[in-house]
Amino acid sequence: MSEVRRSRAEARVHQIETIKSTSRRLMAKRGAPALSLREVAREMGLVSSAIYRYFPTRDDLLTALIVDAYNDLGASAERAIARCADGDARRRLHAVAGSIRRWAKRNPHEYALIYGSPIPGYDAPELTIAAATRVTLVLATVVTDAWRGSDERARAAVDAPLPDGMLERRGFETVMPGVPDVTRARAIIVWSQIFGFVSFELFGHYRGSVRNTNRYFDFVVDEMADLVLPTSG
Amino acid sequence: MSEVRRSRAEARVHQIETIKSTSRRLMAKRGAPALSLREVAREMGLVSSAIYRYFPTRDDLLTALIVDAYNDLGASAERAIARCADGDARRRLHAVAGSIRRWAKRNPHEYALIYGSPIPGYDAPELTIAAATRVTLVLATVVTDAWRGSDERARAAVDAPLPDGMLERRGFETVMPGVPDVTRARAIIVWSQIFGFVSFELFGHYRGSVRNTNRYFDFVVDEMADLVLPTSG
DNA sequence: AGATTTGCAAGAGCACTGCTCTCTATGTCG
DNA sequence: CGACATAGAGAGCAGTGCTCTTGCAAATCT
Repeated sequence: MSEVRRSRAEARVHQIETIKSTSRRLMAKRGAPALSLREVAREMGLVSSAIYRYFPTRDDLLTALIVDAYNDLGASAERAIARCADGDARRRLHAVAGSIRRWAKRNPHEYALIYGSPIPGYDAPELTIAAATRVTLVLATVVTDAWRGSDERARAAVDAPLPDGMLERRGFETVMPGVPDVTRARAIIVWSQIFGFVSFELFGHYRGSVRNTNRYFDFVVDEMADLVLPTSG
Repeated sequence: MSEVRRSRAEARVHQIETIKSTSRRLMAKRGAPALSLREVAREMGLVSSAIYRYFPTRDDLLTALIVDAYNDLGASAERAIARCADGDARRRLHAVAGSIRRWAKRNPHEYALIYGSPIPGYDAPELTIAAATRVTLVLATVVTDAWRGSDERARAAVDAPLPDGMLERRGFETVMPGVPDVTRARAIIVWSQIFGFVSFELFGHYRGSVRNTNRYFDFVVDEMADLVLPTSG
């Protein structure tokens, strides 16, 4: 408890940070729905109304936590891919997928906050969307890198016309340049599959069918690799 | 408001049904987290404490709604598969997957209740698990039927050893008899993929990447069919 | 048929929630 | 220094889940 002398602006960002970290700590115990502004205030030795100086509404606090969670997950995935920059594509996919899963198991309530049911009547502001993109960009990068410099035969093997207007064109070519259209569409399958898996595992839907989730996850990621990586790559 | 003369037992089941349907109506407006026992009571012209005669706790009411939702979804899938009993496997998979997706879009809050973030600290009782199994059984049936009487070549094409103890053995052979091990494992992928898709669509994660979700869903289900149906079946 | 047990609803009340308002002490800046 | 802006305190409002007591009516038993 070092009572550091601080300017008003510094003190403000410090309080905001304290509120968020306290919230995270409480959320880790009983989840986001049970997060209470009054309890956060109490924990900080503050009166409840003081919190409203920093977050005008409970939803605003949750939004801040959501953005942080997305960024934390994104950063974690970025670190994972950076760690095996020169590995082969399959290994890189395993690394990224594994890092997502591990982050989720380490922060189950934060995962539920961003990939579980959204708060009804709550529309994610642009800020959160940008943060949410980070982790998907990492996945896209793995696929794109795998196809860079692949031979024509591999490309022709998956080349097929896609239903018109199925995917968003804008920005897709810049995100995954040189990747066949079908593979782009399949990359979205991989993306949903990873998060579908993690959600099912975390939310208990695999009980009764999957016994060793670690092994099954490896199996799934391998299947996904077969789906989006160039053959004999 | 027909004031029907009823025995005590009849009146009880009637009240329980009224509470549940009122809850569903309110839940459809603002979602499960906003569901309030007092509001349900008010809506029924009851005093709040009266509800506790029927549901000792808010969680018990939610549990009942969860079970009903699972059963409703399961019944909907069962009807879909019954409607195309003699169709080919791919069409049947599309029918079942489509019925799941349509149910979810028709009952988004109920979907969120059962496939979104679970209520923290809430352990699904056995009752819910049994109800949850119904829809997955329908999916398993589609795959099993497709492999019934398939030729040896198709079977050999996917036959490969599975990591030891990956899947739950108990009951798996009885649920999907005659289906190759790898295909069984892949069937779980299909299952998670369908629900991963629906969750992503409903919870807004496809915004920015998928434009026409109808077409993309068809594409995804086709890919899933390729994964678990015997070739040239 | 009469006495007794059981079930249901009402109402008051407790501890909690998000949020608003007013008031005061204290930094910040012209 | 003086004017202003800001952080926190404290009271208060309407809402929540849940408990407890009380009165009444229906079902059950003798």
